[in-house]
Amino acid sequence: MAEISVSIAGGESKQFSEGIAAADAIKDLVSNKQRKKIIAVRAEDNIVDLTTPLTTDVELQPIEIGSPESLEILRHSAAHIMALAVKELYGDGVKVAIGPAIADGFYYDFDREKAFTPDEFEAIESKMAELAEARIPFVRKVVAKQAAVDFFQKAGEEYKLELLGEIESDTVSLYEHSSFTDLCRGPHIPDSSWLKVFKLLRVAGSYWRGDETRPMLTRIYGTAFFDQKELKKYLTQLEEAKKRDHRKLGKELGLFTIQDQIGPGLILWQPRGALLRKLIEDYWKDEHYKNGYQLLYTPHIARQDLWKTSGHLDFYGENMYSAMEIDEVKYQLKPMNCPFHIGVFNSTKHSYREFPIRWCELGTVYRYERTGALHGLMRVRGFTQDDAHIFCRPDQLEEEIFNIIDLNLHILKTFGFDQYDVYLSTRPEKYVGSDEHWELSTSALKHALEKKGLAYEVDPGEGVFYGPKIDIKIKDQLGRSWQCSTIQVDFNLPDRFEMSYTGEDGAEHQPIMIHRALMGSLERFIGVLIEHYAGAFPIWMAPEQARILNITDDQAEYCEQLFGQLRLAGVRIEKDLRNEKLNYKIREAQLMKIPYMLIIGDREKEEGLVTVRLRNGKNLPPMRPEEFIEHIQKECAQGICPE
RNA sequence: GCCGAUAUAGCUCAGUUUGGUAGAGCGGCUGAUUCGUAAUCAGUAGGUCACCGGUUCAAGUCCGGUUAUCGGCUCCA
Repeated sequence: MAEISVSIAGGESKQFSEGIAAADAIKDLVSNKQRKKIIAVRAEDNIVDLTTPLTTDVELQPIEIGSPESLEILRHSAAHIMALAVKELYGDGVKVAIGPAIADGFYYDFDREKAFTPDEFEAIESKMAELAEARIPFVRKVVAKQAAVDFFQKAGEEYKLELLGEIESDTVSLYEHSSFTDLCRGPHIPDSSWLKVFKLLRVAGSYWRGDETRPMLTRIYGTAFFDQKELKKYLTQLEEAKKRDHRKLGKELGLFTIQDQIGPGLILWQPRGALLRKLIEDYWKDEHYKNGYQLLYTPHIARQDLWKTSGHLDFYGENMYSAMEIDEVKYQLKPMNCPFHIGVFNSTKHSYREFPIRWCELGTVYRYERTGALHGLMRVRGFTQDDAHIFCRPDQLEEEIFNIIDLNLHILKTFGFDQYDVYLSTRPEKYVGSDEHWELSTSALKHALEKKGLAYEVDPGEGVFYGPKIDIKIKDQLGRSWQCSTIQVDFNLPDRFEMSYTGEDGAEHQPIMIHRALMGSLERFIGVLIEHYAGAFPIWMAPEQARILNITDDQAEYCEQLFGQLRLAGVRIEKDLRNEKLNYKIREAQLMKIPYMLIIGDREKEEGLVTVRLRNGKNLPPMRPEEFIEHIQKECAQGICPE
């Protein structure tokens, strides 16, 4: 038999007989200690099983426990073992669909008459543990496609058959574990005993192949790790995310409420939430004024004809609230602000000298969202966009986009977001406008991003029908992504509404329009802020910045005087002068995540001082009220301009 | 919209399996207590058990429907 030469990532190579399993070659190439950590190998850019026979000279890169690849392999294998467990427990009543590894774990989709419930987790988990202990090998078999078709046909696994039908190559790989054989590319763990730490997390419905016209399957989600500690850490993280849930915090901190009586997806802002929102809106308006924007206010409804002209009724009518008839004319709630801004534009004649025109509005829009999509503040039916429309000449486009990006990143940074992913979406298959326009605006977006030095990904064909766009997805404290900012170039609406300006040449020209939203929806953005800060907002945003706590009634008068002084100085201060113990008041203020507690006892009263307790439990040295005002003002200024 | 789960006092939850007219803690109110860095004590009020219908002598509990919420899927101009 021929000899092949095998080496480990840059190390010395050794000779083996052709066809030796990767695992056996590794035995001779690495220490025993290292070998026990190797779960698979990378050979010529492909990760393969340890059982793979080696047939040519090759350099192997071990995939060791702890690497992201190793986790993916483990979880993918866990999905298979779960499917085996389910098959063994419930037999032929269950058909298998797909079971991949995902970011934090794995899932498997099953088709069973009755959906799975979490009550069944325990049985499935213990079956999985039993199978893991049994050291069931993952046996890879490469067979002719037709053989696989025959096999799954016999087994009645219609979903696998459908997948097979789409595979182009003549051969496919199957993995056999005990009584269960799955169509799978692999790679996998060598045997089930590698699966020691796992947990099933939840069940959910899921359409076959994500297509809502296809059957609804039941999906079981789980996760797996190599180390018990890692699982524990992950579960703690889930707990942490639960604690930060904006719906829970929104209730606890008295920010907002959603009530059946009012309607689903409609937000009632409570006083604290309303104040938080006012602070954000004020900041937003100030920042826009500084950047050459003018503020507009527009109505919530308009004649239906407007939405016909704009094209909204044709393209998105299903998501608009239905019409109401007033004096025999149909009106509809606005799903977007743009036609109104165009209305303002068209109310007067324009010259090329006026451009760029930058108009912004915190515009409240209503969109019909399907019931299953609603989610706290994140997905609602009535929300306020931080909208703006910039009208400009072609020669101004690039600079305007650059300015928008600049303002965008500045505002995001002020809110504490400096991690984001940027996407440039280009022309989709169905589009309006000339190639020349698309070329101009796509390159303007691209140049602006490059000039700003931003790394971005191109999403080919993901642009809006009327123009290309830039999307910015911010990352929160827990590393989750949220799509907020969007910048879109539009030639469609200027055309539909026959917008024009008089050029230098005395002729009429059509302006270019840029739509943009930075925070996106105020509701959603505040939802993200709540989770990002876990409700402990920076001083400049905190609805209640400080609370005065007296120790006994003896200091009440001094507290009232302090309260007045701080209010006048612009501090958002409240007072808790109830006849309660100091501990009780501190606890309450702490739970409300109030940045400063001003503790006032006889000592402070005598000397005219305040003792400041921070929400992290530490104290500032006692200071005069004026010093505290200065301190808080300084901190606010720093918070608003982080650079 | 689809699959599954859930809905009891302002909040967090018990009671539902085995039908017999509702319970705790927190919060509210009243009183006592005047206290120095995360819950003082006592008393008291508060519920058409989401809504509509059915079964039953009797329904928070069983059955059907509706609505909303939650976990996902789909969707998000």
